[in-house]
Amino acid sequence: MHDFMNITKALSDQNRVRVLLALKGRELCVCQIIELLGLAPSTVSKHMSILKNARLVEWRKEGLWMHYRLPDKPAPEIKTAIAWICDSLKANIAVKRDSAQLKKILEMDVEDICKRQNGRICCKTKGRNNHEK
Amino acid sequence: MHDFMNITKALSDQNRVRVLLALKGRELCVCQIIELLGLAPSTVSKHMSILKNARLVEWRKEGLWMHYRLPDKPAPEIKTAIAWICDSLKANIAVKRDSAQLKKILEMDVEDICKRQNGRICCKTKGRNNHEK
DNA sequence: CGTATAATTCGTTATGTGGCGAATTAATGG
DNA sequence: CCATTAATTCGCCACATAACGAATTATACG
Repeated sequence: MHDFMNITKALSDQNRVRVLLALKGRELCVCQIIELLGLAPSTVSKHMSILKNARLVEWRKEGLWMHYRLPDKPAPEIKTAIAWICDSLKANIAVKRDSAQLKKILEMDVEDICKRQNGRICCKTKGRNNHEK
Repeated sequence: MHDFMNITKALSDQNRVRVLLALKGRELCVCQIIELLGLAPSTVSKHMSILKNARLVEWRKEGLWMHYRLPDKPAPEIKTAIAWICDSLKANIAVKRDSAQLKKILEMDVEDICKRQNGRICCKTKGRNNHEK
């Protein structure tokens, strides 16, 4: 029961569901997920660890980059869960917006995304300049 | 997206999942659910309202009793969700314990259950002892 | 080595959620 | 009407969770 509740709790957050949908059919680097969600890197990292813990995603480290993907050989309850999400939300307008944005993100150079995020452009911290020394 | 998240949030609590499993194939009165979960009536009522809100259960009022059941004609995402839960947890030991307890509850007279609960036997409140006799 | 950088972990804060008992509502039966 | 009773709503508390920035870790490269 505990393992199953780990899955349902992981699915109870909208941003985590968005991540799973974005991972459908492709692998994504953390910085791409950050870009898509518009959240702080630390927040996204936490979300990914919850998805990992529920075994809803697998991961692969390549140099400095961490890539996440849907499980290659998911357990039945995982497979069903992912199919359920995709099917239930395939017509959703917000999900379509994410798809469109993801398309743009995939066209960008990953290094550029990281650079932009490093310059604090990632989140909604619009005008703020940086730390005075 | 909001409607779907209502479903996933409803499923993210273990007690609500237990209720859905208990409702498989039968209708239950609130007092029977209270008896099964061993929670305060107000808590169970809140859980049921969350399940109602997510359209994971339907209800029927009969006199003083409120009966809950799984939807007769569930929307696809509801149907899939319920099937997913049942399938994923059918072998679970805690779920089997619930099944066994539910069998006993169904053999009892509903009025007796209410009477017992009225006498504060249901939860772990101050006076008398609870169902774990 | 040290620096740069992608990601994670840590510490904090605000909000959400599950739990209870008390009060209230709704229905039945004097 | 009033009393009884099943269920819900309300008010409150404890704890979980999502968010952030700062600090840390891990890896690549001078």
